[in-house]
Amino acid sequence: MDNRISDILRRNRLSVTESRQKILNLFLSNTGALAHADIEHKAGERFDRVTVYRTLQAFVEKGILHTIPTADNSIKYALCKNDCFEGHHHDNHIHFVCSKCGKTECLDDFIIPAVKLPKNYIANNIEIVVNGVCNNCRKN
Amino acid sequence: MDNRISDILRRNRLSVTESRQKILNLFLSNTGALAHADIEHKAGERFDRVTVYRTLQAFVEKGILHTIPTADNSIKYALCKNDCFEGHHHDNHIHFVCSKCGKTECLDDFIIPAVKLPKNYIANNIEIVVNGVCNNCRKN
DNA sequence: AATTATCTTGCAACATAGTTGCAAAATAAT
DNA sequence: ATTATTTTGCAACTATGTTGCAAGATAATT
Repeated sequence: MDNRISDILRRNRLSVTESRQKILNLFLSNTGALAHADIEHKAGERFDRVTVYRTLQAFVEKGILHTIPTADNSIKYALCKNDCFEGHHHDNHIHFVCSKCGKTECLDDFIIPAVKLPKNYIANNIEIVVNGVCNNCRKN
Repeated sequence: MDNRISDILRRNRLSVTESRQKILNLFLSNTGALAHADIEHKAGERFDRVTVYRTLQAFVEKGILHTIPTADNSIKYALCKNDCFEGHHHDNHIHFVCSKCGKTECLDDFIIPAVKLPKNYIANNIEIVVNGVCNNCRKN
């Protein structure tokens, strides 16, 4: 398996195991976010449910993945870019869900706009999920 | 029970039943959003789980309530203002979750800002959930 | 107001999602 | 190579959500 993958695991002080390598690989070789179920029944693979839960949890804690809330109440996971360490996430980007192909992607270069709040309200974190049609599906 | 409540139900072509009246009353006499669990184990009441699910579903379909996605993967429900009919929702407002008191509220007068998207992407719906501290908790 | 038709409730049974404890296996440290 | 630590996978469990159906409640009809 790819060297880059074990490097990421080691850098985050996680033992390099087969499941972790395979699951991390799914994210690296995939655009878009994945849900727990996507991973559990991935073509050609069969991961134990519990292992998937624990692996995703560990990856989120370490800042390798971040979660994306969706309207239909299913959590999706996506790779964090560079600077999330030890659970201090800085994923201030917009998430886009295409209603045609169903893919969820991180729009990393599209910054969260300023949001007006009532007096004395303090914002710590702003989640934006845009639902629509992506470039690819628009053309077809 | 309040006349206003049976009026709302009748206006939406729903039979006026005890559970529906009581559950709708919870929303009318409560600021903030409620989750399924909040309703099921409401002080002094015990609603059947299935009834709560079906009631919430019916209310959302009719446009009496709308759902709010949350980061922790639990759906919350809140009253729609006036103009949602027959499932055509127009709740283009920001949702605010206070990390101190845990309350979720609809900021009805705070409009969703324009969001920049990549070329050829089309936005149909934009969900914004702001996490922070509300006015009330800030003062205490 | 009584009867009939329609809708809603609540139970049972089931399906899916997520968690915990623990012994065996794998990885890391010595 | 041996020991210590971590991770895995199974079983058992809790929580969450769904469906079918008979009994009960509400609405419509006469």
